[in-house]
Amino acid sequence: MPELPEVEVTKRGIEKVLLNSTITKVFIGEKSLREPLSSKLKELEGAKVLKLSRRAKYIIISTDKGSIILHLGMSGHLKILDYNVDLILHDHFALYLDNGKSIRLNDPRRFGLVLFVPLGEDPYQNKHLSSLALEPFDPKFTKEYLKEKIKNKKMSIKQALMDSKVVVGVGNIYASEVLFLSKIDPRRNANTVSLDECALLVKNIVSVLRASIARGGTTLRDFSGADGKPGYYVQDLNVYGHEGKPCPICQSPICNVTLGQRSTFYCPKCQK
DNA sequence: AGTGGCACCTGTGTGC
DNA sequence: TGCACACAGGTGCCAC
Repeated sequence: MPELPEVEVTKRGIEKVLLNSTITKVFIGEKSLREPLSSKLKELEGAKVLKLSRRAKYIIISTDKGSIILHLGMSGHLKILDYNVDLILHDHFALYLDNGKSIRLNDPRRFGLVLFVPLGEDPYQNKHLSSLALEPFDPKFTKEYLKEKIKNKKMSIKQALMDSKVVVGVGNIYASEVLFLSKIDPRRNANTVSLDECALLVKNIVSVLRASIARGGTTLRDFSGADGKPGYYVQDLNVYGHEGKPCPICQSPICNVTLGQRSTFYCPKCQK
């Protein structure tokens, strides 16, 4: 479900309710996500939420008793509900707050992640975060940086853009969209992409992700922000999910090819 | 070292 | 209607 824009929209949504609140109760489901949920999360009862941040597709909730690292996987959502609303199927984690609200993590496929980071430990040093590449909105994310990262890569440029050691936050939807806007064939080996093309990619990664955040993300099946509102960027998608439909530029039918076991959409005429 | 393949899960849509 | 199968927004490990 979530790529960077959806995670950012979710983070902004729960931030309004979580910031400066006190956690009165922690619910920990029995089923394991990507990793089992630590019972130490219970230590956060009574903690005051000090800060929310996002790194790649991870949300970090910092409190005065430790931090939580959250990942939504493929099918995870965070929802804000009143304190007394019952848990439902696939709710695996919840924070109940002193302001009468609660945050629920619902994740049918259980590819998500909830980690407890003790006070004094830096969540950014966690193994899931420590080896991540630059954020796309980092000023250091430039054409020269991207070119350097991919110059020896034989994998397709599409897979390279989704590689979290190249740049973070670009998932399967936005990789196709960015390549379309950059007029680059997703099947090309990454090492054939020129510096000028890297400039286009950097520009379009930033603009597509920003635009999607502004639109509340992309709702394909069931994504919604923490407030329940869907994302409207789906209306702006040019190629993703558009197999057989006319290219918005040249009207050629959009193609779908599998790269790295993921569906990839492109215009065979516009993208070289 | 870099890369492709696959595993981790459940839900939904499609075609027979 | 029922069933089998393909596919879904991510990530990390494993064998080459």
